[in-house]
Amino acid sequence: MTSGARRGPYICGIDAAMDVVSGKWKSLILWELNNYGTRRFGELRRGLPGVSEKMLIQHLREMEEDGLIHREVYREVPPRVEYSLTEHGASLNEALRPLGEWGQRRSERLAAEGVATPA
Amino acid sequence: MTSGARRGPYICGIDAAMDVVSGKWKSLILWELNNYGTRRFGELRRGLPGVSEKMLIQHLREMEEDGLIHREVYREVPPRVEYSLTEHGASLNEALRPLGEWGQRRSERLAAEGVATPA
DNA sequence: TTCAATACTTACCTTCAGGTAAGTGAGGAC
DNA sequence: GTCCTCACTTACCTGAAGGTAAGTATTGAA
Repeated sequence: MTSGARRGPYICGIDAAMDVVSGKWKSLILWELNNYGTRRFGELRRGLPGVSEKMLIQHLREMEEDGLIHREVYREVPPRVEYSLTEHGASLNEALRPLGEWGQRRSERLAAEGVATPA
Repeated sequence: MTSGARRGPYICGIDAAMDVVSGKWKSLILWELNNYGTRRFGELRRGLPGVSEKMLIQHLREMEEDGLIHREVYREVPPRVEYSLTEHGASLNEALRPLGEWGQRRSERLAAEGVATPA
């Protein structure tokens, strides 16, 4: 496995879900693929400002192992690789929506309080 | 702040929510407080097998700063401190439920496939 | 006078997630 | 024959998250 021991014994459902989502860019990759349906490696890289190629690939590989995304390679030169959500990935995205909405409300509350408004 | 720079500029709602939940024990603390309503420090420690006192306090402090939990000190000897969810904490827990259910299904699927069944 | 209980606090150390930067392979454009 | 694009791959490094273990304060009980 690319990262440390995962799929561990889980304490609860949150734990099991977190194992799959934790990683600096994973939820954003999910979001990006959900929005665009299909994205090339380079498109993802440009869509996630600040991500390093190493981490992007590492996360993509783990998510593929976890059955969240599908990787389609077109044997062309220069190479083309397209990523898309699997059914599991799409359902995870659905499950994350309430959390995203909660975070959105929190952001707005913080902004209203003048705390660390995004640049 | 106890941990690094948080409440950062957020890329999206998930990001903002993750900032508050990320931490090895935070979602479990949320879960524990949701189940019991009110818990003492020592009860939480015993309820989260493997947590160190340092991390438990650190997480509790951060969650208090983030408005998720309430800390009530009773000036007795030996001291008594009780933790409980605030309204924000309870709503976060609600927002986490679909994710928990997703993780539960994933756990069951993994178990059915015979992959790393919990000890 | 020493111990126990409780909720921390502090210093130190290990581990690992993530970042940086350079390299690879294949073929078409120039 | 050199350069370009694209999707990686590899080696190395840093910082932060988390663990370990010992110490603190208070007071009643033995």
